[in-house]
Amino acid sequence: MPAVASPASTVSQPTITASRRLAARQARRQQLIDATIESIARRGFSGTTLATVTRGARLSHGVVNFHFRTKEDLYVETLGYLAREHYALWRDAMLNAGPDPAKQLQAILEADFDRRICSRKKLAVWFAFWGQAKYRPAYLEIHHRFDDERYVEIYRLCRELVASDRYKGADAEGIARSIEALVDGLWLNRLMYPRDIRRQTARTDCLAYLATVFPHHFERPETQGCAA
Amino acid sequence: MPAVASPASTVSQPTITASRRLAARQARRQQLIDATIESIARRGFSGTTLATVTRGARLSHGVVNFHFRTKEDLYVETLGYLAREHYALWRDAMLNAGPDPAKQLQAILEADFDRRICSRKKLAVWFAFWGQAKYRPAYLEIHHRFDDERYVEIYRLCRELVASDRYKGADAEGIARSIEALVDGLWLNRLMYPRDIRRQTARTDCLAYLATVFPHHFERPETQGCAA
Amino acid sequence: MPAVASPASTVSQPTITASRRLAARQARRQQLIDATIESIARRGFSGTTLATVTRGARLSHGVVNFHFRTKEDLYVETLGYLAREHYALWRDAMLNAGPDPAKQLQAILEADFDRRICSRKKLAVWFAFWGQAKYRPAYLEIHHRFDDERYVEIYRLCRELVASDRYKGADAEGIARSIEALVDGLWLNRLMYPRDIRRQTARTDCLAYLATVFPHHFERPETQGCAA
Amino acid sequence: MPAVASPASTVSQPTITASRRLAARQARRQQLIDATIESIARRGFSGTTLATVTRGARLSHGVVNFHFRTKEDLYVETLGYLAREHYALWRDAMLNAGPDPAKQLQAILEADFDRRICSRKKLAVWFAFWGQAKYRPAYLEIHHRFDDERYVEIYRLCRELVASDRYKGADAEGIARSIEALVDGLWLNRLMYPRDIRRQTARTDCLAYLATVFPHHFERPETQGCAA
DNA sequence: CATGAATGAGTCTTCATTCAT
DNA sequence: AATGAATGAAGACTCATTCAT
Repeated sequence: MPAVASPASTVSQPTITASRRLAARQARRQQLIDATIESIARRGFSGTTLATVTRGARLSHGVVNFHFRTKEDLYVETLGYLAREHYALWRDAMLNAGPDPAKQLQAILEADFDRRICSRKKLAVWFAFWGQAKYRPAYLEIHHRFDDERYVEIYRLCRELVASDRYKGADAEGIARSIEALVDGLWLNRLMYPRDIRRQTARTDCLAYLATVFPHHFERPETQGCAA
Repeated sequence: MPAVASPASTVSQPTITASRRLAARQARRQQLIDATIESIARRGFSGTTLATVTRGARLSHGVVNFHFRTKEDLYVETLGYLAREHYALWRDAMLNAGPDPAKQLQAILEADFDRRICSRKKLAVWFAFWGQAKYRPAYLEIHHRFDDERYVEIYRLCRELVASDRYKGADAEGIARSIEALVDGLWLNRLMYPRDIRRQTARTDCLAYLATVFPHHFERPETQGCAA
Repeated sequence: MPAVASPASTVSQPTITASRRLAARQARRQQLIDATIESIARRGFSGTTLATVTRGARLSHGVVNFHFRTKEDLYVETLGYLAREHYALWRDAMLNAGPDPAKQLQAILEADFDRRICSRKKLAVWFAFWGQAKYRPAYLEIHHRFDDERYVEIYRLCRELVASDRYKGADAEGIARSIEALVDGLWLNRLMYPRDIRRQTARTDCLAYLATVFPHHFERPETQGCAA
Repeated sequence: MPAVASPASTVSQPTITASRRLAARQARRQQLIDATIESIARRGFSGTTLATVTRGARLSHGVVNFHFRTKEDLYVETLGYLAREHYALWRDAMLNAGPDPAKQLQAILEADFDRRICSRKKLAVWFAFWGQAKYRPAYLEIHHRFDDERYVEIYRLCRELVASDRYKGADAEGIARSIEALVDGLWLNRLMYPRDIRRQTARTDCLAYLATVFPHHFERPETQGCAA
């Protein structure tokens, strides 16, 4: 114990120890969240217990209720982590894409099919939470909060593209909705048929849709077969 | 009924009783399947127990294991029922749509947004099963079997439309995949945001997509706002 | 239904029908008892349910409670049947063995290793009931009743042999007890190690014991190896 | 407490705690095994449930599945405990009996009628397990393993006695088998008729048998009536 | 902070028994 | 007499949560 080893540091020590403690605490929490994702991905929601989580994290049984008041708390934070991770990714991509709305829109969608998001593991967890959302207000709230923000941006970009006056009568709202639905559907199909629908295929299908509705802004991607 | 026709009915009696029994048995099974759907819709997968099912059916808890070997069996048959119901609906619609591939395609998709399929209740159960499919081979098998058949038809129709030679370079396969993804995604969004996305809105979005990729065959539907 | 077919027999019919009914009833009961023995032999006491019994008897679920008030009743009657069967066998053998006590004693013991008694099937059921006897007064009572009668005879014969004055100081009571214990023990070992201890081996061991304690009345049997 | 005794105790602390934990764990397991024996003795196999066991141990019902994976596991370990207990007893007795085979043989058999083995309680459990053995390979395996070892020794001793050349034509194998059968049979009768057959009576009967087959090595015991 | 033993509510499943047909 | 559907009590097992160390 350093506290005992160096009596001279009595003043600054506590603060350092405290922050170090906090960091360790955070690490533990993240360790548990990661293990939760892993377990849900491998065993599904109903197959996941605190035991599978702690075993996966190589920690003792009791820690969970130490770091998280309840199992539900752990789940909520896990979902929050996933949501924030996705959010950060598409947000950054969008912000770094420059002023062109088409580029921004594409950046957002590319993020959706990023390796870190569109992996089977993450999708499995993602859908597991969706499947429960209806019965857990806490999950629903998280989904809503992040989805709303995303829809706002996509809708904005669609509107801007439509406003460029080359797409008469186009329904920006409907297109925004469809884009979101398409991404969700592609994710779902990728989860269910990972062999038939590779990540690149899904991405291509999505971009093909953009090229169809906004032909002046998006090029039709190379036809991407199932094996791509 | 021979029992009425001939005085020798003592022979045929057992048959009548047997068939009556069988009918009653079937009715009970369906009653339990309905209660299962109801319970999953209301409480989700993890909130559904045999107790909630039997309570919903106003039966004793022993019946389930009487009519279905196991809880899992009940679930499998419930999923099978849903899948067959959906299948029968779009199949009939397609067959009754005449020879025009566009009409057939539209008929299939209209069925997807039919009241009996696209209700919140059914969707909730549908997604509950999807969420579990990865961990239950039996569910997966059912999903695959019905999805495959549906994809075959949709792909066929897309191919026929593309072959009409007015859509150069169109990727029938990709379009078929996208249609399915779009439907799934619209369903999911309808489940999560039933207030924002009404059944008609989802249907319109879907038809709008068809009008975009096959403009010579489908008319752009009336723009349908969220409140529609 | 014959009762309907011949209206002339209205007088004598009832009696005949009644006795026929009784016979049929008895047959059903025996059918169930046989199935019970079969099931206990194959699955043990705890593996036997009314379902396994009725299935074995190719009868419907409900008959048991029709012919026997309760499951326990069926068991009691099954044990009674076994006990009576054994009793009849050794009793007949003894009575048919003539006046010589040695012959009578041997006859009793030969019956113990008769095919009909000392089969694995019967032994399994026999021990299953013994295992429960302590907790079911009804079983205990049956065991006691038949065992007592048997002990009385064996003890009598031992006494007569000892009284022949060629076995000074022999303890007839102890020998009688030992004979019974030996038979029970051989049965048990035969049940547990049917391959090592064949029926003939057990019989020989038993007779060898008689030849040891009553050498003037019993000849030492041919040494019978395990394979005999 | 070592923590007080030595300043370096911080290192050994975990080990001590661990070993203490292990001891406590073992104690709990034994507590449950004891309660299982108690319950089977009092209520029989079919009357014993995890509830009766835990109630007897004054523990909550969850513990069983905590310390033993399954009820069957608990049973297997209970049987193992009984078998080991018996084994240790006769083995020790034999090893401490000196070089004389007759003394060794007697020692083994005395152990069989020791208070700790031949109590009604233990016998009841013992036979309960025998009654199930045919249907539970795990039980059978334990019985076989320990029985074999015992038979090997008894057979060896019988052979040595026979080889002393004073028992011409004696069948060592048959005698060994009979000894085991006799013990089992005496146990069984003691279980069924505890009032008629006291422990000492059974012991005497057994020794009387030895005196009969090996008169040069064993003295005929005092005649021991039922009331002894 | 961490461990892991312990608790007890909750779930599925089995099965003897009842009962309408 | 017989069938088989239905009941509900009881049992084994799971697992989130608590708590002493």
